[in-house]
Amino acid sequence: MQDGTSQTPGHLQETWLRGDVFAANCPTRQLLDRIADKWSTLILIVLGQGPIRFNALKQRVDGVSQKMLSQTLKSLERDGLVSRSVVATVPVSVTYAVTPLGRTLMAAMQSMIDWAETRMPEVAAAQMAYDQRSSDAH
Amino acid sequence: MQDGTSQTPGHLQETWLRGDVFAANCPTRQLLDRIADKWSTLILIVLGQGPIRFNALKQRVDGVSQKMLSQTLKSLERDGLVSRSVVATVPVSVTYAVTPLGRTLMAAMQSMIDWAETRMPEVAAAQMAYDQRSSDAH
DNA sequence: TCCTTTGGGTATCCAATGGATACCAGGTGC
DNA sequence: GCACCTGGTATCCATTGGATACCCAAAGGA
Repeated sequence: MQDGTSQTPGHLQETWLRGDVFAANCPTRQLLDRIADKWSTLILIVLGQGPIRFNALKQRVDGVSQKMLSQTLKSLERDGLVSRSVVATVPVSVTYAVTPLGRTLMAAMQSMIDWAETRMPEVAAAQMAYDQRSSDAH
Repeated sequence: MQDGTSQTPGHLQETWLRGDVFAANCPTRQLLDRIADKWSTLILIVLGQGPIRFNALKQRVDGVSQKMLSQTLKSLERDGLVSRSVVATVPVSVTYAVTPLGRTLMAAMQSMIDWAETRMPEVAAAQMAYDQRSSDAH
């Protein structure tokens, strides 16, 4: 049983580099802990269109609250995926942009976006079938 | 009307935004609403290694509670990504497996897993630099 | 006989998270 | 003075997630 709770020698590192996701310290899991939430990915995608200011971003990400937008941007900035620049205009304006590192992540996310665009109808169909079976059983 | 697209290079828009990602009904967003949580992806990756029973799965996904495992599996099954089969053994055993549709999603997720394995050190470094700057500012 | 163990869950309770709303700074125009 | 702009915080409350206890039904042991 591999558990990752013992002191981690080199050979265990190789274990999680091979993609064992059950351990809390594997890289995939660390990534998911940061961006697997409701808003991070959406914000990154919108930012991928080009630099944008706080309130414009808020309008484009439908349904995000100011609190979550602010919080998520701060987290993305801390992770080096997004940059924040304050412009000393009349009312101060703040512009957000994707960093080069953030762009490499977006490239990796692209295949999932493609998947969503081609396969989501199948998911919706599966869901309806499941709900049908449930109501039948009941 | 504020317009972030005025600064947007057109080729980037076509690359990243085929649907309206900011609108609540776009396919990417629907996908994220289903699997962008703490456990779905991890569970899928472990299931990708082969069919597995409930308690074994619980042991492999480090830190998941029985409640969330049960709930997340139910959701993945409803979405047609995971199948559940009950075997009438002495204490009933239940086996979970990835469906063909689920496998196509996992293929699309692979590039993000690869990204995590190569780039997470840069994220960790960015984080330390950010925290350093914060404590300096303070 | 009663007690415990097993797998695969629910039921319940409480802490943490997220969303809605109000408020703030501080400079501008009316 | 008063309202309004941007880019946020502060506060409050509903929903979510985690820990724990419990459930069922059959087997095995004392």
